[in-house]
Amino acid sequence: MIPVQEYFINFNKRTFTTELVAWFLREQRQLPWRETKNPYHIWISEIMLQQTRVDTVIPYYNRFTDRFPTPHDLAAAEQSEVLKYWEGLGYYSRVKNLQIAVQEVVEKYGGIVPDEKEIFESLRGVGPYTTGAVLSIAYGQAEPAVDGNVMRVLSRVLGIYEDIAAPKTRKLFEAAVHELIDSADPSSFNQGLMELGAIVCTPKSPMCGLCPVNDVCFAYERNAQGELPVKTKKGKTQTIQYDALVYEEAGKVAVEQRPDTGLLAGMWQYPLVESTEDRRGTYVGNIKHIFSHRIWEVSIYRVTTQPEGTVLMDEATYVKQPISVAQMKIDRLLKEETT
DNA sequence: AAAACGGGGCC
DNA sequence: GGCCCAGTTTT
Repeated sequence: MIPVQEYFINFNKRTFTTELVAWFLREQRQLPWRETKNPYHIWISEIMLQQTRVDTVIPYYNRFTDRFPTPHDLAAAEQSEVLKYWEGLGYYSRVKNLQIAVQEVVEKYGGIVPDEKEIFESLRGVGPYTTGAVLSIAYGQAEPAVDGNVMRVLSRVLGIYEDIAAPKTRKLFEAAVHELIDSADPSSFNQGLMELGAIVCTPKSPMCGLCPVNDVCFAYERNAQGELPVKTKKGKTQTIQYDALVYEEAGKVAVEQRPDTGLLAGMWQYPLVESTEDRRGTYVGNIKHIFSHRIWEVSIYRVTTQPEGTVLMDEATYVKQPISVAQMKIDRLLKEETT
């Protein structure tokens, strides 16, 4: 790996940083989490934004901070209710870990989000990115917050051809940020890097003509935007066939809870069994659900005996349980069937 | 280092 | 169908 300093030979750091921060202060989008300095709310936004688009997060952020406005409120809540506020966002361990972390903040730090790096980064669900993001945005500390946007922007600007899919590459980008970060406004620098990646320096067809730092950009000078960043691709996803069994009795429905670890941990569903050639009951229809790493194809059957491992739940109770989007799709199918 | 972990939007 | 998204934890 090339030492980080070599990327800064003949590179005007001052111009890059000054222009980036000025652009961010001028062009930033108005977002709910930019209206606050509350470290707890900023922390929530950063967890929600992991692998999730801004437009998706906005309504969830507003509902969540409205229902759980302080660390005390989240720490005291039932996990099932917290999950309902996360339902549909995906990566459900994020919010389980967040609640655990917030409970620790309440119990050990009086509900004050720690501003000491070694303490904050030790909390559940808080990795290198979230540490840098919260410490810089909420507390003004000059820490790098390297996400996918930052790696894309800096790989292009500096001509870094390391594979961004390799875990150790992140450290190179963190070192690069340390070289560049505006010590007077680390928050605007880090957010500017991410904002530029989100709205100008996009993965495909970046709008280089509108870029505030195109003057100093390695890729723009060589027309190499298309080959950066370098990222190795992963294999294709596998498809799994399931049957979902729907049993109703006296206005109640039979549902099971998924195991407390693994995919969709703890969420409720119609019993899901490996698909077989045998008839299960009356065929209702099928749904397809695509995860990032696998595909479910689920055939839905109505059955006349209660499946093992299920509990009968009335409608009012069922709607309070967290369910997956796949389960929502099945519910929609059943609703259409009866109309 | 690689896999697991959701869901949606875009081409 | 593949890629990407304000990543972290587990294996």
